Amino acid sequence: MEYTINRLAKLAGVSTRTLRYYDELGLLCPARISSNGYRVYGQKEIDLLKQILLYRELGVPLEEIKKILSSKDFDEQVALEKHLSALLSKQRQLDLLIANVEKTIKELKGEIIMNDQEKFEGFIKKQIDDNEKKYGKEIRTKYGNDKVDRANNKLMGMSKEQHSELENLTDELNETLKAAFEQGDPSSEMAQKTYELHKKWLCFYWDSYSKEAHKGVAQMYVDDPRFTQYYDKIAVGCAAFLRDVVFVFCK
Amino acid sequence: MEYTINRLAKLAGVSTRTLRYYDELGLLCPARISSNGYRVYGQKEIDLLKQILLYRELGVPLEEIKKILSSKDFDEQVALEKHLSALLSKQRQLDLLIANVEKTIKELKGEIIMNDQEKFEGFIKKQIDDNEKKYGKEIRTKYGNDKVDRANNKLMGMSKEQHSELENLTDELNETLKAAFEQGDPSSEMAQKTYELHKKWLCFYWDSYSKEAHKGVAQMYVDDPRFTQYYDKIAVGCAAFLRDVVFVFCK
DNA sequence: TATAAACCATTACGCAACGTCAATGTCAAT
DNA sequence: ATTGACATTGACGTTGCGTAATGGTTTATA
Repeated sequence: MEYTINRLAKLAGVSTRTLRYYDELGLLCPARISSNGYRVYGQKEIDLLKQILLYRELGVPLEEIKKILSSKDFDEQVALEKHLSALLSKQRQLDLLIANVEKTIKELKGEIIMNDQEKFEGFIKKQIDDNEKKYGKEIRTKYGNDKVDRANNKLMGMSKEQHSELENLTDELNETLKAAFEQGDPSSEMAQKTYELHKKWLCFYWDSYSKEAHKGVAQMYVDDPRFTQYYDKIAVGCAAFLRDVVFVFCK
Repeated sequence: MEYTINRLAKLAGVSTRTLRYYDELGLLCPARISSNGYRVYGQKEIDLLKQILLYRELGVPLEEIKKILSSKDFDEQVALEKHLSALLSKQRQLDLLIANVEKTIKELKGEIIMNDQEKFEGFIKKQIDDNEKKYGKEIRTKYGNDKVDRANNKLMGMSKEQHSELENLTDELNETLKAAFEQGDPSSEMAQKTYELHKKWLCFYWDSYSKEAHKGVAQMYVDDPRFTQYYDKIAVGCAAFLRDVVFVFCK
């Protein structure tokens, strides 16, 4: 089957300008030029266009698509499987965004409150993708799957009052931690208060508390750069200090 | 909580350039400018940015986002529900694309064969993108620009009750149309009821009604495959029947 | 206290991927 | 023979930023 530029455009759902542009780039040239100067596309071009559009959909620049497709060691099947996983990832991302919008509607109705970070969950592609791929797995395997899930659920269904209480608690914890850290002794009174606040804070997220899990989390603060960064914002070394505190009182 | 430009950027997963650009456009201006000339963003700006990013995600141009958000009769909840349905539609689209890739892999393995049309299923964003971009424009030129704009605004700013009223009306219209169509006579009593419901329905979208415009729209149902498809879902030939009905009673 | 590192500002040029004329040629059908 | 749909090639315009370049401010460290 041969196609004129318009027919191909309609078939593929792109504009004729796009096809001419792709021709200009050398990305998708017609099979032949008819005697009247018209572009004529054949079967091969259809398949090629399809591949191009797939890459385009995934945000790959046209120049790069050109390189990829003209590369000698291009394996279509491998590429397709990559596409598939990329699309699945996109799907998860979209799920997050949808969840976000649903949450936002709830917030508008006054049923819940979202914190600033939550508000942008689902928008940030890289971070979440990375988070899930890089850290998500680690956390889930290392610290137990259901705990993380339940934490999420608990946050989801939190009431306004609970939410502001949590915020206050967070502030108090951070202040106390800072003060204790400045004193420098992980077994001081201030450190004990920090420990208790941290425990209380954790129980906001957890359904069941255990000292073992508490220690695990504290260790995580040091092991996982994401958490280290968070606590070290208060003061450098704070993450390690908090772990020490927890290990002192968790026995 | 106040944010500097960098912090907000990190929170939202955008670049500082983007935030400055949005400021320049007047789309998202900082809450205040600090004495040293730095931009300072507050809570309100965070929520606004979120809304902006949602619209952006759905492919709405920034200028239009600005108009929408600054519009007086902007109803956030209605907008969010629209977003939700748009995202769900996007999700379905993505499902199609994924199915396409899976099929393509099978084709490569020689398990099946795809025809040319199938090859592009899932690429063509008939539902959202085309709606807004391709036909949106056509409608604008063909049936008057401001009418469509006002229709959008009207939909945007519709209250809950109005919205559900519209839904009920839509259902009633479809049912009546179906019944009239089954009788087969475009000048029957049932047809007249259909006509009146359709007029009422149109007036939900229009500020001013004219028989000419009504006829134009009815003709469009036949001319424009998108609408034809919609009405022919009720029963094949329904679009043409509705046009006939309108032409009978619009005189 | 000096100095580097980090963060802020504005201005301005650049670019990808087309959209959109404009001017013109070709084909199919009335 | 003309009309209308469809084709061609320029060439300029647009959106949404990226990316310097240049210079002031704040914070951390030596």
